[in-house]
Amino acid sequence: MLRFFYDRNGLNTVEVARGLLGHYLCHETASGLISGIIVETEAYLSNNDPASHAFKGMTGRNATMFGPAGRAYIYFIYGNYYCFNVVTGLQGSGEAVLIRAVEPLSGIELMLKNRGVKCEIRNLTNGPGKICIAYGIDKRYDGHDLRKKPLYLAENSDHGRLEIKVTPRIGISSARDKLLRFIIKGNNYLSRREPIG
DNA sequence: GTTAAGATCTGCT
DNA sequence: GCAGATCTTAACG
Repeated sequence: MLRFFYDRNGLNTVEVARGLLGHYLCHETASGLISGIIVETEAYLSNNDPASHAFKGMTGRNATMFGPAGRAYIYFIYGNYYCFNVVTGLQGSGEAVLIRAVEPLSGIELMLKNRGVKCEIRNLTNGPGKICIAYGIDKRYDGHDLRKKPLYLAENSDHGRLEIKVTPRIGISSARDKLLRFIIKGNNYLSRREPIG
């Protein structure tokens, strides 16, 4: 249970995007526990953010974004991949945080099996589509309450003081100037290498 | 009914 | 570094 999140109802999306770093994403599957540390996130806002799915208002696809904070918003993209978000903000506002990369902890054998491609462990969950494949997350969990098993967020009480870096978001064609991507500086499991300097 | 675009990944050069 | 795969969604006629 993420106290910083639920004590405040996950109100401020940017705060949640920063705050999720260092905590756990867990999935209890029939074959065992899959877990990892969240190391990269992006915020998608409701106001003046053309890159957000919620920018043009509620549609069938993005309805979950407008629901209560703390639920999963999962969408299908590029004909192949799911992406996993945490809904934030006041109900009806339409904001969310995209989880872009995770550092694998337990269930690594299971993740390798789910991915089905030969790759280094550092490439197992370093991208939003990869996370969903490795974790076995799909549309079933759209709208799922992330305080509840089998898919949930968990507090890392001693992750220490993190060095957080802010950058532009990845893979979008509008609002590229906004600094709404948050990463754990120097982490080896990010979706992109950090620029030198 | 048709079309264009998309919060991506993999494999090859 | 770049192209190709792949198909759902939403907007428009």
